[in-house]
Amino acid sequence: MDTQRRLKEKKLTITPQRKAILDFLLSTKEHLTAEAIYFILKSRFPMLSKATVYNNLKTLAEKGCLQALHLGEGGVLYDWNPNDHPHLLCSKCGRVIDVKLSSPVHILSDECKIEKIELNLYGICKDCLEIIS
Amino acid sequence: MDTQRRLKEKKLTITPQRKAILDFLLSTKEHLTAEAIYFILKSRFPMLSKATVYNNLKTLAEKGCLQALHLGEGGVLYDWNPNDHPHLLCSKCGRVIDVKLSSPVHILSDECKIEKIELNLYGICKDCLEIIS
DNA sequence: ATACCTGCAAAGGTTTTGCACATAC
DNA sequence: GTATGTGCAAAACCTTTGCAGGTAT
Repeated sequence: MDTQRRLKEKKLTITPQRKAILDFLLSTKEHLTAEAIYFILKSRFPMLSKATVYNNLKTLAEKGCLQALHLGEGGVLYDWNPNDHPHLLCSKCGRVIDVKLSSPVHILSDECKIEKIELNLYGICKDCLEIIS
Repeated sequence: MDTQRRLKEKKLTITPQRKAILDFLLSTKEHLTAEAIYFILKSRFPMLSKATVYNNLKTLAEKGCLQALHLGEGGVLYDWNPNDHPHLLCSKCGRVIDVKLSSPVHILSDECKIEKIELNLYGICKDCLEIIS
C-alpha cells in the first residue's frame, strides 16, 4: 500500500486510475512514455482513458510522486523514482536505464540557485557492451 | 566565415539557408526553438520555409554542427555550441542559459560507455536572484 | 455537498513527409 | 549530371482541453 501513502502525503485524492498508474510504474521500474503506460494499462482496465493517463502523469510528476525525464527525441518518460539520479539512453537498445556512477558528483554554482539536477548520459549500456564483446 | 568551415568539416553542402541558420545562432548565442528561429529568419528571408528550418536544425545537430537541448516542457532548443556544457532553465524568467559550475564535474561509470553528457539544472538564474533580493 | 476526477472527442501545437522544382558540387 | 536541398501543403504525432456525468472525502 505504498502508493496510497504517496498520494496522501501529497494531498492528492486517491482514485483507482491513479493507483493503477502508480502501482504499475512502481512494479516495472522501467522508464516509459505516457503512450506506453496507457497501452499496457488499457489491457487491464479497458475503460481507462488516454487523457486520464496523460493528465495524471503530469499531476503526479508536478507533485513529486514520480519524475518526468526529458532526454533524447522520444518525448517525456516517467520514472517511479522522484529523486534526482543519473540516466543513460543506450544507443544500441534504445532503453533509458539508471546508472551508478563511479564516484558521487557534486554540482555547485555561485551563479544560480539550483533546485533540481537532471544528469542525462548517452552511450552504450552494460548489457549491450557485453553482447558486442 | 566560420560557418562555412563548420559545414565543410562535417561534409554538409553549403546552402544560403543553412548558412543563415548557423550564422544567426552563432550571433545570438541564445537557446531557441525551431519555431523562434524560423520566425526571426523569416523576416530577413521571406522565402524561407518552416520545413527547411526544422530539417536543417535536425541535420546540423545530428552532424555535430550545433546541439539540441532537451530540458523542460518547452520542446527542443538549439544551441550554437555543440560541446557538452551545463544549462539552467530558470523558473522565473523561463530562459535557458549556460552556467559556470564552481568546480569541474567528473562523470565516470564502469557500468556503461558514456559518449555524451547532458547536465540540465532547474532553478533560478543570477539575474532573477538579483531582482528578488 | 462540493470539489475533484473520468472518459470521450475535438482541438491545439509541434515536427515530419511527399513531391515537383531548384541548387550545390 | 547527380545527389542533395528547398518550399509548400498535408499528414502524422503528441498532449491538452471542454464538457457532461461520476466519484472521493
